[in-house]
Amino acid sequence: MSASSTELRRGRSNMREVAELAGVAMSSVSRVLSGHPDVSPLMRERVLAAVEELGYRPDMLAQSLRRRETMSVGFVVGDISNSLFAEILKGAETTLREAGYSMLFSDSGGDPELDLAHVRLFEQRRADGLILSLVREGQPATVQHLERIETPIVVLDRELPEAAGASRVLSDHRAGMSAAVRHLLALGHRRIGLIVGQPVRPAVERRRALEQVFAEQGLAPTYDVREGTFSAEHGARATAALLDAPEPPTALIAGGNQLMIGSLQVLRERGIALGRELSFVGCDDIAITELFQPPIAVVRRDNELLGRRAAELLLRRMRGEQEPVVELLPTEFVPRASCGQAP
Amino acid sequence: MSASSTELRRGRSNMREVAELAGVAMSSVSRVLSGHPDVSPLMRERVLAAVEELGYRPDMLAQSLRRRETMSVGFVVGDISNSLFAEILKGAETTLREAGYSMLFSDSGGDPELDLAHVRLFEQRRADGLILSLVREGQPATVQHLERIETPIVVLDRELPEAAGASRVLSDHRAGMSAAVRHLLALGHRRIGLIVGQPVRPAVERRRALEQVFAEQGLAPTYDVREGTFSAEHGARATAALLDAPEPPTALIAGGNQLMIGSLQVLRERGIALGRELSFVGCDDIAITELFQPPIAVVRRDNELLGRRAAELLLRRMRGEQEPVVELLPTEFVPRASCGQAP
DNA sequence: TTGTCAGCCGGAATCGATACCACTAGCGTA
DNA sequence: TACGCTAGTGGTATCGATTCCGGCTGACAA
Repeated sequence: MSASSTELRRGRSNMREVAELAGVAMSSVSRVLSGHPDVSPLMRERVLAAVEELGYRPDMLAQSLRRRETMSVGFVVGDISNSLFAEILKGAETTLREAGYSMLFSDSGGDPELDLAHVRLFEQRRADGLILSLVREGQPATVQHLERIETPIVVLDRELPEAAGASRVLSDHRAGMSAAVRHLLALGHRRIGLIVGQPVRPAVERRRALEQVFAEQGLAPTYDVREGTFSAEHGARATAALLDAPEPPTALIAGGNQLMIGSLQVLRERGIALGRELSFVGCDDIAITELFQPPIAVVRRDNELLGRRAAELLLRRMRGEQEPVVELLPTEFVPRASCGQAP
Repeated sequence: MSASSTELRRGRSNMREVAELAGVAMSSVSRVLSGHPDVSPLMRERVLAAVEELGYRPDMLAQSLRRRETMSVGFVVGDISNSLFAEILKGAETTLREAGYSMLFSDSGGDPELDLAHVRLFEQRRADGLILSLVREGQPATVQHLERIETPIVVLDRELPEAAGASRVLSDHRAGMSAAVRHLLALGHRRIGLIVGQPVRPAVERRRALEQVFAEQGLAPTYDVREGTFSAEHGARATAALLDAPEPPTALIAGGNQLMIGSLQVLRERGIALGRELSFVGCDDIAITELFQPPIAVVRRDNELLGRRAAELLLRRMRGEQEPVVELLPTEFVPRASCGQAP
């Protein structure tokens, strides 16, 4: 076929050129390519031959403008270098792509103001939907804006007022964390330190689980919660502070993978034997937990699944389903040797 | 101001509505908003007031169609859940966004055919540029296609024929790996096992460094290279195979973070004391290397920098610079206790 | 022979913004 | 007074597709 010679003539060809080559109207080309029923076999053949000859591929920009949908969704997270978000992104992107959507990605770099800026940007780009993991839940300007817009939204493990009308995919942090705390209590621990990041849903839920289990068992609140940023630095500082307290905890829970890394660095430096001198639980399984000596107990969840579910909920909304949905995904406590009998 | 009442009237307002409200022509609105010099102060004021009143924000889709540029770039990688790529993505996205570009992201899931599909998709979306980390360098259809298109391309640590005209950002794997090998040789190791993934540039360069250092020092090629996929499974299998060989290596190098994880799992299971019974070097630093007992020597590099550089090279190409550029970024060998005297 | 209807096709408006061209008003100059 | 020039403005074609509407053709029934 002489396709390539003609095809190389210019960068792209447009629908008019196809129509001219086939000797038909643009509307007919459009009908053939979009599978409209009012097309004769002869017409179909001629158009497809011209399309082949020119190597024509429709311009999605023009399609989007005319059809009023871009087949794209915006994805905003605070830090993609955190494997948690990378895995969620992977699940979401794969699912959306299989449904014909492309993903616009942006990283807010931990800056809550950028969350809003990126949402507005994706609106200007006419994204058909948004998947968001806000840096800060309470940011007033952001929340107000989300309540105002009509683009379908799915939020990832965050709280948001009903008024925003967003679907949500949540992890059941309470279940996993409660199991972890009960495990520690059963081992005789009473003074438990919990390190968490910014007060967004995961941190809030983890804290509540701790408080609730203590309350249920009629125990005095002899736990110590350290809130801060979601970083290795805070993990390290909080760990040091907890260990240096007058009555240091006998068990430590790090509420997030970055916090865990910082925490383990300090514990390593101080030469503390996990499981014997101090029990330790991490959150969000990463490679290190199994390979660490001793292996580290964790509350884990399936991040890629979280992304896939988010994409599925968004697809439903984009296909016209009105009601926002909330989906709760399980977490699981995995006991390992880092937890031992209280001293 | 009565902005909100009017603003909420409809989802979006377009330029015609702004023009009508201001009582001017659309072309004047366009001029004001795009900073054209032919605008009187009065005109500017009236238009901006109308824009404010309606909460107007231009539709980037229509702009892109007319201006013939989308201010977006496509980013294609094989597996975003690998922290290596996530960090590169972060660097690239941040740099591009600061320059006014949005990023279209897609994950090929290790399937070389999808690389090509995604490139074509982003062309249809009229991306102004592409950043690619191909799953397989030699894929003929993909390479041919890349040679044909005129969209600026930057490839991430991959080889590609000159004809593609792509800029490239490369890591100097040879430098770091050579240092690692020399370090092992100095410790008396002669039988060295190297585990690598698919034969793309990083794997090829790491292997060459090993061979070259042996040759330089006039040593017999008593190394053993195991090629496979870039996965923990291959890391584990190759490690087991190497250890079970008639003359097992006294030092092991894992050419990639996933491979390292699989390898360490096997070494842990077999209870092998790193640094004493077997020396070990990893590639691409991750949290685990410092926290492992003993800490693991690695060849490391700055992944986020790689992403930033890629974005910068792409920006230059998109701004009209014709010549493709190749940039080599340093790698560094970090000796740690996992390397010890040969038995 | 005429009317009806289904099938198929072309023409043109449209999506929302940009940019070129033509025009006007106002000013300076010969 | 007539003319040219410039700053500022409006009208309109255009980017590349979709879609509505109307018209043509041929088959079939009355």
